Amino acid sequence: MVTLADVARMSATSRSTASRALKGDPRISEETADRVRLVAKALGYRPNVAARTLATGRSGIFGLIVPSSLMDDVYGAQLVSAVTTAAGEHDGGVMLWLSHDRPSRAIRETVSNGIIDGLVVSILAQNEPWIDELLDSGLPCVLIGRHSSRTDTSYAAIDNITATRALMEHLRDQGYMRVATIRGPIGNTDAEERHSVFIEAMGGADQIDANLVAVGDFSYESGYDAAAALLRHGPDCIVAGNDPMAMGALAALRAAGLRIPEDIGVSGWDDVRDANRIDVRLTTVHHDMAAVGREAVEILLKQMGGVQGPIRRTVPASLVIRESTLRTSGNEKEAKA
Amino acid sequence: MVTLADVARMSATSRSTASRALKGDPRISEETADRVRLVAKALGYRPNVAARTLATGRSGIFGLIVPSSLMDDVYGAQLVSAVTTAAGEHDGGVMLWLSHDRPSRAIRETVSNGIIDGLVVSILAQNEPWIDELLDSGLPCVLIGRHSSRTDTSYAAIDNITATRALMEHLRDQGYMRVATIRGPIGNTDAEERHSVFIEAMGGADQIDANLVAVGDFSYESGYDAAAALLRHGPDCIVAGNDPMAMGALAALRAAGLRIPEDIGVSGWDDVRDANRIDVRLTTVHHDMAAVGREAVEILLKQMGGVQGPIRRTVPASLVIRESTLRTSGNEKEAKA
DNA sequence: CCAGGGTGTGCGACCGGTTGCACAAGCGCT
DNA sequence: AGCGCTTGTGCAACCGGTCGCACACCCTGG
Repeated sequence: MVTLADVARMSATSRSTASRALKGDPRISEETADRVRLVAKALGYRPNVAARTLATGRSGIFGLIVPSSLMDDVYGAQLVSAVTTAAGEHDGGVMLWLSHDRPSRAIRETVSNGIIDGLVVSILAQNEPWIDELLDSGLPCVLIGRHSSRTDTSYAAIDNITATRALMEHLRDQGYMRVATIRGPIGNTDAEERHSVFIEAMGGADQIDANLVAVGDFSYESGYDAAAALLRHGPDCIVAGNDPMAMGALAALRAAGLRIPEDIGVSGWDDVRDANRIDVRLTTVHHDMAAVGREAVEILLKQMGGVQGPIRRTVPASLVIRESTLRTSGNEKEAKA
Repeated sequence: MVTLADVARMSATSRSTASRALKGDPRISEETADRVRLVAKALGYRPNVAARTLATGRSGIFGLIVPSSLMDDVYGAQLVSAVTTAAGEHDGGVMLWLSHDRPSRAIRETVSNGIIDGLVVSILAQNEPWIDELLDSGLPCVLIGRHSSRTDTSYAAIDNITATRALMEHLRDQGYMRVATIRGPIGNTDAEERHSVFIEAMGGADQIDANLVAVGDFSYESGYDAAAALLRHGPDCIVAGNDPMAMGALAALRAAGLRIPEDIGVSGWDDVRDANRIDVRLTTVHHDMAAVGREAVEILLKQMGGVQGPIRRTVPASLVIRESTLRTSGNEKEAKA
């Protein structure tokens, strides 16, 4: 391995001068700097990250914790991809951990081992106890989504409210009268926020037929089961908390012999790629995962730069109207939320 | 941050003794070791990875390079998940890079920066030029799949041959006579291997109607387009090189008003979750991605342990027969390849 | 001719671990 | 008492960078 000492020797300077020359310290003369850079390139010098990290306390590596269950779906891949890409744009690397039901020992140990500059955390339900440990560790942390009941947490989240309002409005326009919902899991902020808009649009909690509210766990299967159960109460539309549940619901409705959207409408959330690939294309809400990743990384960089207090960013989402709720007209149209 | 020096001071020993005590060096007396461990735990001591890496040359971190296009599908998520989990089982962390069309500068630099103990590389086509640079870097490397024309590379691959033979046999049993294929991209080893079995099963290259062979790029869209084109030549079955292409083909066939599997059969490869979720459940080949990840990590560990020469592992895959090719009987059955 | 200031470079400590080697203490033996 | 061996511990160097500070040199002005 070529070290800084090698570069210094070959360019007849000291390690300190070589170091400064390579990072563009203005105190080094043009002539010397050029010489050092030339030698470094010729030798194929690559700074050793471990050594630099030890010396500066900065590694340029971010941690990313993702619930392992998310990795069973495209959503997880998109999230990982978004954060990795965003980090790369700032010359940062990403270390990945999957969180199973409980925080593995590995997460705790490695997270607080000094190699990580900051941490992006995605969690399914708020207030998972191990989160507090991370947030209190002093390491810059940013959550994906508005999770956590704590007021001192930073997050990069999707705006669930605005687009869901647009969605409910669209359903009303389509003349759906008995709208049911398969909401996401209790405690998950995205699920709660989307559901709160559902309640609001239905005229308040006391106006809602409890039989038209089912709780799923964001999985296809839970959507299927919930839809099958909801059918007994005769809804003419089902608002699902995400796309996989909507697709599960579609399958259940088809199995029951219902036509979509004539007999019953269905909507999803997230606009995963498959939502546009099934036989009845799904009305859903699109959001820009890459933007969320970028915001998360930027928040971390700000925090590392010394910004105090929580930093919070919300990225917009937009309603995408497709066949599955369009009974008045066959044309697809898209509306921005 | 609690350092080893703190632990040593509090337990009235030296840094060296504390270090040895914590890693179970037998030369340290039971009494001292216990005392050090107690203090370390009380103080919440966590060894600094950067410092240890610098001293030992081992970081316990593996690199994982995945084509960014894979991250658009579940396949990428599963791969990342498999490798990360496998690494975690050996107390290793994983750093992730996405490779776009060409190797980003970041990959090259960070890969050879000394923080990575070894590298798992997934590539779409063999002989991408930047691969050689990695393979020759001296860093332990393992490829996912039998890619690369070089004979000195290690890999963890799926056995494409055996299961594809079983698939072709099954199709013959079902009485399909004009079997077409949508193969994966030229140069991709999985695609080539699966296609070679197709050719073999059809009785050799000279027996094949060139009109019944289409080339896709593993994407849903390419499957749709290819199937639409193939239809003009009247196939009664389409063998797709992976599941997304099979699902795209299904969509095209439905759009053409064909019944599946009565009018035309369709098979996929990979058994992604969605293959079992569409209205016509897909005959496909299942393989254990987690096993591939485990093999890859074990190969790296062996190489790090000093084993010379390429290490190669192949994990089995099994045929899963579902509705999309079952025209003789409505029952699903599964056959091991 | 010398004080004062600016410019460019290098010494050496430091980050937090690991490890070769020297050494001290305790023991049994002759 | 003296020798050699075992056992346990600590000094100090080292990994490869970064950076505070001292210093050498040159130029300028009084």
